[in-house]
Amino acid sequence: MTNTIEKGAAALPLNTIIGGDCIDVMNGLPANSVDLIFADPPYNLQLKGQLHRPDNSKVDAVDDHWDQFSSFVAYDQFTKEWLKAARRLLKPNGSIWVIGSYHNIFRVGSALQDAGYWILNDVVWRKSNPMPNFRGKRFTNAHETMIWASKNEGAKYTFNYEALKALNEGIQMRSDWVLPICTGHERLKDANGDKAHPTQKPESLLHRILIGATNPGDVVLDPFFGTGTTGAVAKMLGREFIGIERESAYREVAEKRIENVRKFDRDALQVTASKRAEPRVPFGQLVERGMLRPGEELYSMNQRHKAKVRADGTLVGDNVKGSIHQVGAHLENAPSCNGWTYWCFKREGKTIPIDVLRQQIRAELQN
Amino acid sequence: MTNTIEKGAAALPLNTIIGGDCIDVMNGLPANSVDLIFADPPYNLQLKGQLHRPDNSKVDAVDDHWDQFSSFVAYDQFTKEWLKAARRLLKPNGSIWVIGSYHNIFRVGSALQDAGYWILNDVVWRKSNPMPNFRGKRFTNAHETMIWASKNEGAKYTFNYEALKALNEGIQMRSDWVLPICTGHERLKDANGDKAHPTQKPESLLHRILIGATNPGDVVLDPFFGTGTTGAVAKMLGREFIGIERESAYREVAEKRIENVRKFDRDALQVTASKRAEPRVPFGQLVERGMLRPGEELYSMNQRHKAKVRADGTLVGDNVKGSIHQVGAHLENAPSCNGWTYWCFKREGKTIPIDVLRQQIRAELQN
DNA sequence: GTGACAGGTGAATCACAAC
DNA sequence: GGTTGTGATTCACCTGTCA
Repeated sequence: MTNTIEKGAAALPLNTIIGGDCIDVMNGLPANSVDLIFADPPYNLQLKGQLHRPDNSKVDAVDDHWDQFSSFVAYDQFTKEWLKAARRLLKPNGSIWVIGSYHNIFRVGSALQDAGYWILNDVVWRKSNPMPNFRGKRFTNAHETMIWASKNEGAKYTFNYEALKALNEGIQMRSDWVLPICTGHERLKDANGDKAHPTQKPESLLHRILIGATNPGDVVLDPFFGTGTTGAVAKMLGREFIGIERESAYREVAEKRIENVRKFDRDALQVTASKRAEPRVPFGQLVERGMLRPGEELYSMNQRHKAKVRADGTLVGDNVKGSIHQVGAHLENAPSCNGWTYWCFKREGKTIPIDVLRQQIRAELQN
Repeated sequence: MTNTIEKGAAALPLNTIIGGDCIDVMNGLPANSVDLIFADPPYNLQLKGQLHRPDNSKVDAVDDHWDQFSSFVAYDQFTKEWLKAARRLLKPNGSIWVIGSYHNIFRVGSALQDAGYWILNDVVWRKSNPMPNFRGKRFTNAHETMIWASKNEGAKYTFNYEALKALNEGIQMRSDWVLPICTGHERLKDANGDKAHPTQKPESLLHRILIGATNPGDVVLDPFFGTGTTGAVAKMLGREFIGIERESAYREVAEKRIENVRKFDRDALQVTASKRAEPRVPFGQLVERGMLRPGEELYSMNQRHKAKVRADGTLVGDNVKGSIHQVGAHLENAPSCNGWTYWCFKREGKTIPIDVLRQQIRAELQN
């Protein structure tokens, strides 16, 4: 059960969403009382104009008032203050996770270090289904960065190595996590059917963090609670939570959501398990990695055609340019062609299918 | 061919490794002269006591916390200075890449923003074969972070979108790159058979950066040259390089290494171009050339609208007059419209996009 | 029930040449 | 330097509808 209470209570208000400014609220809570803090602060995106998809539909940008800061100085001041208040609440062996993007994460990371926190890892959330870059002007922004830090250097923080290894099919958990963004039924909607919060985080992310960095019964604080993903996952996993959220609309959605959560929901565990598909290897990687040289010639399996490799991983043949598949299809006058099995290269007089190189890369990726 | 010259030369010393402190050397080079900077600065923060302040005084270790604080101050000062010197050298439309780990990248990112650089992406190098965390106390540190930034907000930086898309087999390149660490024959060894440099970067990483963010003939500066991966890949790809390196042992290894590199064939360096590079064809030319008749009707791709061609190359639809783009945008009630891909004409019962006619004209212009 | 297909959407610092 | 007009640009999902 969750309750919204007024800020400033001296006791530890477990499993409660507190309204108000997170710095004020935190300053009213008892010191050294919290095992883990998960924080998803405003990113300070600094968006200017409107953005449209190639089909002319409008991108629903994060332009909420709470993400607006007048300058880096103002943002830094805000960051410094909430990090200081948060650090006071942490038990000596507690730890903090903060998530952000390139807009703010460097400010946050520096402020963490300056405040005396000790960074343990930066963890990259690689999104399996990110929004593309619609104008082709930059790389797809396909990840966010999380920083995991202890209260002090040398602290005996909680790290459930074996549990994480088990989650990762017996292999040591790495600092990059591939997880989908929050969509579908998990994404909370308001009365109009619009998304209730612009930046709701997936439960799988919190699941992994709480399994890895807390024990059952631990107290988890989220000072930017939003619609309560941290609280929902904490309840499922038998951890206690404290949420702080300024916007009453978010608090109401979160209350209802957490009310409906059952502890130890088996489904949530399965969401986290990673699917292992055969990794896609772009042909360009053979060139980047020096396995094939730009300018080198490839020969078709039937020896009737040849083409030259270019530095961007495309081929040039007689009046054709394009991918290994496109050039193969054109030369064979076929509707399609599997370039991987069509093309060969020569080494020491031997003709070798390029697919051999792809298999080499895949073998590396298995480890 | 590469030469080591003394620092401070006023002219641009292309394809040269310069000995000396990178800040001093950069301050002696001409402003606005470099297209790209790749920097792999010292990570440093672990090496307490070995860090020197800019005035060369040594940082004292008083206690852990003080030492940590003073280390950050000194590191920030160093970072600020080399980033400032580097920014002076960048052409207005040049860009910079900096690589680091969680020990230093947050300091670097903040300093970049404070110096006026504009971050374009943070890119994660996800190592396919990282060193495991032997003690099981943290996540396997399986990635490093790169920051890509332009000299100013709004600068027209180079981004070869199509070439990168080709490298990735037709899918937009993401901000997370999976590449192996530098091992095997690529890893340079010294006379004793030990690795010549502790943090040699893989050539594949530089290949992707240089293909994506420079054009052939561009000048690439690396102020922390080490054993010269940047120079080697720049030479292969027909870019000019300038390296700065303080340690003579590294310079010697780099000299030898780059000497042995062969540049790729000119045509192999050609890369898939963007459509913007193609010559502009006014729609009116299709009418002038008789490919379309005045009075002829065009149909929208979705068959929902039609419009009539006028002799001056404008269209008339229901209550609209204007260019193919303007009329399309109006009829679709869209903020903009690419008329070339929106409109079709009819010939012998077939519906054909007008872009086919533009391609015919462009093909003629090639000859 | 099932499959095909159309439609929608996600923390985004997202154009540029000609006049 | 400001204004105007051309025309370039998307990936991996999810949902709901209809055959």
